[in-house]
Amino acid sequence: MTSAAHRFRPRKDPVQARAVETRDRILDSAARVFARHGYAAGTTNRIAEAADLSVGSLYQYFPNKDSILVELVRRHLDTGRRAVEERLAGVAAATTAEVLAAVVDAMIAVHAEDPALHQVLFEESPRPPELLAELHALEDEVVAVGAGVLAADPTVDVADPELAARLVVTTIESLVHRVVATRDADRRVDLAAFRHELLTLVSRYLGLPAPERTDGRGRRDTADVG
Amino acid sequence: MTSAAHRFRPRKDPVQARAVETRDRILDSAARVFARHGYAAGTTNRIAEAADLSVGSLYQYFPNKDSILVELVRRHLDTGRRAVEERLAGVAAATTAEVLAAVVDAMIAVHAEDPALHQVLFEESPRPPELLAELHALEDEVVAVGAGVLAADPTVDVADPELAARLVVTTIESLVHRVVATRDADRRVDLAAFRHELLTLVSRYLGLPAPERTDGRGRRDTADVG
Amino acid sequence: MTSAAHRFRPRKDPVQARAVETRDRILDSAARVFARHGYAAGTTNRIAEAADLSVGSLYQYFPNKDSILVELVRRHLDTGRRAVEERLAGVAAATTAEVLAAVVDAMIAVHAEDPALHQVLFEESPRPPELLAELHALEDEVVAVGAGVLAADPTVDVADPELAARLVVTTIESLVHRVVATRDADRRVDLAAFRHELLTLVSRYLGLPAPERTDGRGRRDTADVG
Amino acid sequence: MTSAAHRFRPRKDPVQARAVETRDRILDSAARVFARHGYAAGTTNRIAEAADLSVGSLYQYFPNKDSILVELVRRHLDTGRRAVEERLAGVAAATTAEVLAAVVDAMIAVHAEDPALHQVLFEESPRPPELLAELHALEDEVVAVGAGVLAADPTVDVADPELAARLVVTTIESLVHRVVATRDADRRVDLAAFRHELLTLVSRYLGLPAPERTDGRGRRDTADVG
DNA sequence: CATGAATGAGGGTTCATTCAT
DNA sequence: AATGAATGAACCCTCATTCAT
Repeated sequence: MTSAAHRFRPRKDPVQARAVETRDRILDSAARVFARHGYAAGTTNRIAEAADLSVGSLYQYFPNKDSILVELVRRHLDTGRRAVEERLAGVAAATTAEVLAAVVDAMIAVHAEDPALHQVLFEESPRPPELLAELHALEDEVVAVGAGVLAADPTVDVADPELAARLVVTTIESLVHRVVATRDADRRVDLAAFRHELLTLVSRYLGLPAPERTDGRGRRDTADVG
Repeated sequence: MTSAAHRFRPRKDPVQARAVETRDRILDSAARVFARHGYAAGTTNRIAEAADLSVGSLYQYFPNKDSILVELVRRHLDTGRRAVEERLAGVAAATTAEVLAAVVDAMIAVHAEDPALHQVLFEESPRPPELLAELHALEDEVVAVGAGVLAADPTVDVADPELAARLVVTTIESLVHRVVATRDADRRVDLAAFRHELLTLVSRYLGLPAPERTDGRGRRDTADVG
Repeated sequence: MTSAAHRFRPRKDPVQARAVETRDRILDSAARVFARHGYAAGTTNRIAEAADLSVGSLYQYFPNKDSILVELVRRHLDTGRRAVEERLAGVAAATTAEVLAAVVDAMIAVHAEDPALHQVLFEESPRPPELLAELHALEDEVVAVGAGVLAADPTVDVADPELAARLVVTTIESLVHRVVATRDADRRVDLAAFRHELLTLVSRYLGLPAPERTDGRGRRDTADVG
Repeated sequence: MTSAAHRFRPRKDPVQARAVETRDRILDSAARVFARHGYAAGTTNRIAEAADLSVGSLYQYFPNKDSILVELVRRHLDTGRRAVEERLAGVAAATTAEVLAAVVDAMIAVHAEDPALHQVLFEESPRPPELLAELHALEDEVVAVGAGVLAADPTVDVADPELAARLVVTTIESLVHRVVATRDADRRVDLAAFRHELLTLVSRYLGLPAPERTDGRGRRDTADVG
């Protein structure tokens, strides 16, 4: 794999609606194929077939197999970003707890939709340097925002807001990937319970009160005493 | 890939010291090659070459490429288990905090040694069903032990010890993999700081006091007030 | 070798003339390569090269090496069947002698064309169960027809028409293979003489008069007396 | 495969009894292995293992795999020759019928013992030129003897004793191979019946009376009328 | 632009044969 | 002599990518 910078730019600027639609169809098919077969066994021919297209045409929209993967990841990232923004859109000045809940909910929602695909995307695919750079940039961006939130919140109890933010972000991402975005059905857990525990985990880490359960179940002491 | 049970058993029971040494050399080389090239590009010829051996010889010790991976994972698991046991060996009746510290330290130590390899092992390799079963069995075992520890400790504040144990185990494993066992050097962080934050994370989740820092740096409030 | 039923089916149904032509070219090349090198040494790369094609293309038409062999045998069988039918087509009610002559002539004609190939096909190739079943079915079919002919002919002198038919069929097939379909040029004999002797052999076995020679040479007694 | 004449001569002249015994053990094992696995899959390692020997030792007795096959064929030929001689030993002046019976019985006996092996030996193995030459020489020798027998017998009715002898020899050999020396159990027939029909076939071909059945079953007309 | 047949480097694996011990 | 680990050429087959139509 060469790392020439242009390698992952789509081959054409699809101004025409038809071309856009075809690109999308290819990406959707690739998502299905990767989810079912994994990256290595998700051949370009299979993807083209799933998109009801010839391989030749596929290569008119994407210069190589990797570029399809990259585009899929970008979409995933965009979707995640939008999911968070949507959840925070209504709130004027979000509290730390609200931000946490929004992020966790968004992450779970985004990954619950196609767990197998996200496992392929983030665990078993070769990630070209360009993509990694994008990934890191996004993470840094999120961490920076998060650090700001933490620093501005006096009820948060952390020594180093930047480090804490990074750990919170990483924790959420890792656990969601690990628990939600997995191919093995028997490792998935009840999402409501997982959401609650994950929020509890990061809240308590930050010195914030744990979220209340919506289903009436609680902790030993809080349930009994509080 | 067939799932015949014998598919991953080493081809010969190496009783002679020379054979044992060769097997180890192959595994070490495979570790290096996989770490550098990933699983798919880590060809058996490359592995053999790295082991200063012919492919033919390699296949006298392992029936196929997968079996090398499986053996590598088994070794990793054993190493991890031993690492935990060692750290707990001296302590008569370990507290929850001591157990957590032992597990976290062991996990970090084990993964810090060859981060790239562990990423390959756990993120980008095809895991045959047999191996997954082993992995899950080990995790369940650890979770069961952990749940016992939590249930026996009255200072621990959790609603469901089993669920909490599972989340703690998963958190430690995920974050260590994510932060320590990664190919990208620039995503690795200061291990001492990471250790402290990870312990803080799980301790606070369980309602336990956060561990003290050994380097004099502390949290805002504890440093100032406590 | 698995015995999955689809293993030997050609990969695509070649409707387009070009594809049909390519398939045929592959089969012809395979025939040549097998005939020259034998089955084991007749590699797919060699076949592809002989067909002026890449291996990859070859594998677009046949799923594996065995399937090429199987198809070659099927063609041979079809050719043989047609060769017999052609020779019997003109005759309204064929006598036993006419049937025998038709079968012998057809068999000799079919095998004389590419003796080396037929030796490979029937003597030194691994024959998958599916193929054997086809072979036996065809033989049984032929034997059944033959038994009918024998039973209906009062001049035929056999105790068990079925057994006799089977022996006649086997004899013709074996001797033709042995004498005609052989790689060793120096073991081949004059075909006209062979034809005459083979017909004499089976005719006399059935209690029928031996065929007359067309070249004036005859047996001791018939030449002198008859 | 080179065709240097010495390629198939055993590597040592085994004057010592131990060495002779080892050679025999190797050949016996090779026979078993070839019979079970075929020639291609009958690896030298498997043969050595079956002989309870190391590969290295095997190669002290045979210069290569082919030479094992060749020796196996030679033994088979010797066995066949001896089998015929034994059956003719008691008879002072054998009639043609007696010779035929002796040959047929010997051939059937020799091949009935290990059908699968003989199929491998004569149908699916690469036969080096040297071996073919030996085979042909033996056949010629047998044909010559047979032609002498036929020529000397006034009751035999053939135009060309040499040609007739060759066809008789070939017929017996082919049919015995085809019917007796085959791996497919379901193609084997009742040997007594086969013997009778084969003798009938060649006897009638030669103008001799068919042999009498020992089991009381006979032909339609001869049984009823004659 | 679309098609899909064609390409061919490269992968995992086998096995006849050698050679250090 | 015997051993069996080691060798490596060669096999079958896959799949990302190209290009003639």
